[in-house]
Amino acid sequence: MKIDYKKELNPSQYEAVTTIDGPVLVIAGAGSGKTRTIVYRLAYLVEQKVNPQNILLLTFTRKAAGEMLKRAENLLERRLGSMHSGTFHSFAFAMLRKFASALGYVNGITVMDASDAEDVLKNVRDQLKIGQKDRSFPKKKTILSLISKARNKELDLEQVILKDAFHLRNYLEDIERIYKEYQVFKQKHGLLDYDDLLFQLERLLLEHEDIRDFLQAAFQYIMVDEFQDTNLVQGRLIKLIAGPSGNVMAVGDDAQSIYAFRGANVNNILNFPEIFNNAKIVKLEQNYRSTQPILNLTNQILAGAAEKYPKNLFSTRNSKLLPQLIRPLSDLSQARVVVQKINELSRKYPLHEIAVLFRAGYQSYPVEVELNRAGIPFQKFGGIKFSEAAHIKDVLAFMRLIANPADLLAWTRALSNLKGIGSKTCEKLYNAFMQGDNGYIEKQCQKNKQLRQVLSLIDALRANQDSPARILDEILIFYQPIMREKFADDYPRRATGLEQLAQIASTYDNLDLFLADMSLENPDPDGNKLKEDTLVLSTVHSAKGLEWSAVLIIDLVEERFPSKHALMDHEELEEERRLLYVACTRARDYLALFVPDSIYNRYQDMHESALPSPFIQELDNSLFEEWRENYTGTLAPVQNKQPGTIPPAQRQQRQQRPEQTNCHYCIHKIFGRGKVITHIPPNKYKVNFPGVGLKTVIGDYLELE
DNA sequence: AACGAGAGAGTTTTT
DNA sequence: CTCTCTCGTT
Repeated sequence: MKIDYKKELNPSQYEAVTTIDGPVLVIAGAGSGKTRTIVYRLAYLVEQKVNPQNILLLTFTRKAAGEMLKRAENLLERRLGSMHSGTFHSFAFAMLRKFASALGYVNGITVMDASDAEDVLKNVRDQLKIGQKDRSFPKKKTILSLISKARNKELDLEQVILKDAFHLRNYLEDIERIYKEYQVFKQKHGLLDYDDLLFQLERLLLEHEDIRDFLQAAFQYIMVDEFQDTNLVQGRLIKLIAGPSGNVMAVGDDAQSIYAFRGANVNNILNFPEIFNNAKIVKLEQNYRSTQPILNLTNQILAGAAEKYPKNLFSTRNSKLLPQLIRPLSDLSQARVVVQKINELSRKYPLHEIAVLFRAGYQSYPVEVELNRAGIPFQKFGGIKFSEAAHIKDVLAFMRLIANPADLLAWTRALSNLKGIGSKTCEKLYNAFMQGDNGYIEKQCQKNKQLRQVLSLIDALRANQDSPARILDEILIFYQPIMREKFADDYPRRATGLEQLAQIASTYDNLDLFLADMSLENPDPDGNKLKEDTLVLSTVHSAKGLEWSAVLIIDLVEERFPSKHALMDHEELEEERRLLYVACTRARDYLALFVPDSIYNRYQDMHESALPSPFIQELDNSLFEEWRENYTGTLAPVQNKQPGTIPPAQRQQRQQRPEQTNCHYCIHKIFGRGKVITHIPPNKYKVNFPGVGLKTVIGDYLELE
């Protein structure tokens, strides 16, 4: 063996790496060398003469999978190209594509992204004539998120609506009808949404014993990363594919579970030993990433959690540098202070070793403006997707037609680009195609020369079976002039986007896979790796699994972090806490927490004062040093070193921090039924009323349930 | 039936 | 501010 595993790994890691038969659960605290463990285990398997073809590695993003594969290849000094790796969703798609006919798909299958799903929903709603002219009818986005939540958590729509969207209870029947029809539409047109990928794969495995046997034989060794973020169906899929031998290694950290909103279920980790008999459990607790002062702070964030995670992270990386709590006057001046800090830090670290993290994509806008002004290059992760831009979707629609002729969405999107053709004509044309009614098509073609041109182009491309890049070239010749007219004002910018698309397409030789990845992965037009010497801006969710020397977290105020949407639900609030934990544990040497005094409210065009995030208020002030922006725009250290750095007025609030109430709902004469969030002694309640928001109400006006 | 203007509503996180 | 939906005009 080339690799000295004993020397390069600590005892727990070594045990996880060398246990290859039977189920293993690795509980890996933040920064404990989780990726290292997976990489070395891959190498170990191969050195034990396991054929890479028989290994399946499931990760949260394809980027993570690619990274691990590359590192294992470097260790082994050989290629592992035949290994199967990727996300659950991309793996599911690959399998479904392979066995599409067994599931009854004849025309090919297409993966929908969120906006495709919205198009379907609108189509279905119009067809059913539901909620027409009703302005308060829930938006398609809302409906879709309810549907998806129900499926991911495997609950009835009714349960989800009563719990998460009580104010929409009157629309329950309409939404259920739409849901039913939505399912029918997808089936009919060979469309799969993200959730379908998982459930259809499960169906495939349950209904076809031969396929199940085949896959069980094919994937003898399975590794699953970020196991705490898998949902119920993903857990069952692992069991189904692992089969009786159960050579599964699941790696995860219950304290880093941040996808419950999407149906992730921590029970997959907690119940692992019961689901897989004789599972060996390995805990990795030594942190190699962060300095001890940073860990002291993150440990305290976790200590406040309602559900305790038995964790004792320790580091050998000592340092005198405490995390900094920085208090700018507003979120706008925060942006200036952040850039100032980055300038300072960039003397010590390269830019790509610095990251600014935030709860939601839009929160970085002011920082982006300041960075542009200062001429600091940055790269943003999270927020809007490259492939959701209108012109990209247009081109992809043409390409989808070549892969899946039954894809009505793509027909509509593609043909709507032609003058004089709208949704109605598209539908008629589509029906004519499906029934082979050449008379109607011919009639339309005579009316519209451009239409004939498109149709013959698609026919030709379908017959040729070219590479995605070639197909894209042909389509662009046709589409460029359309785009020039359609987006006259910002045509050059969009043209760059198409070039990037061509760049991405050139790395694929299969059209189906290219199209699926455009929906399944947020493609990075600048290539897959982090750009050199570029600052990183990222949502906390997208920062998962990554690390930087210096991390700055902004907008740590109530209603932003935690998000105001999470306040209504105790469990969601706990998830916000774990999210902050994830954010802070990304830092190796330097951590800054920004708590602006006020937040700009763009509805009312004014600044509103903001309370520090409850997670920050909880922290003992010996864990950080505090800096405050004064009115001249400079930072001054706060000298207060008595317990509680928070100003007296706020501290009082903190001490009176209301307890959780046991009573869950109440009725208010005006606001209706609401959920009691907290009881503020002696006689006030903080209540969340659906559609109204958070209100503090005197108990006399409430009827408690 | 297609298309553009104008009003209105709502901003989490992601595969 | 930006995206979505409706309504009136061609």
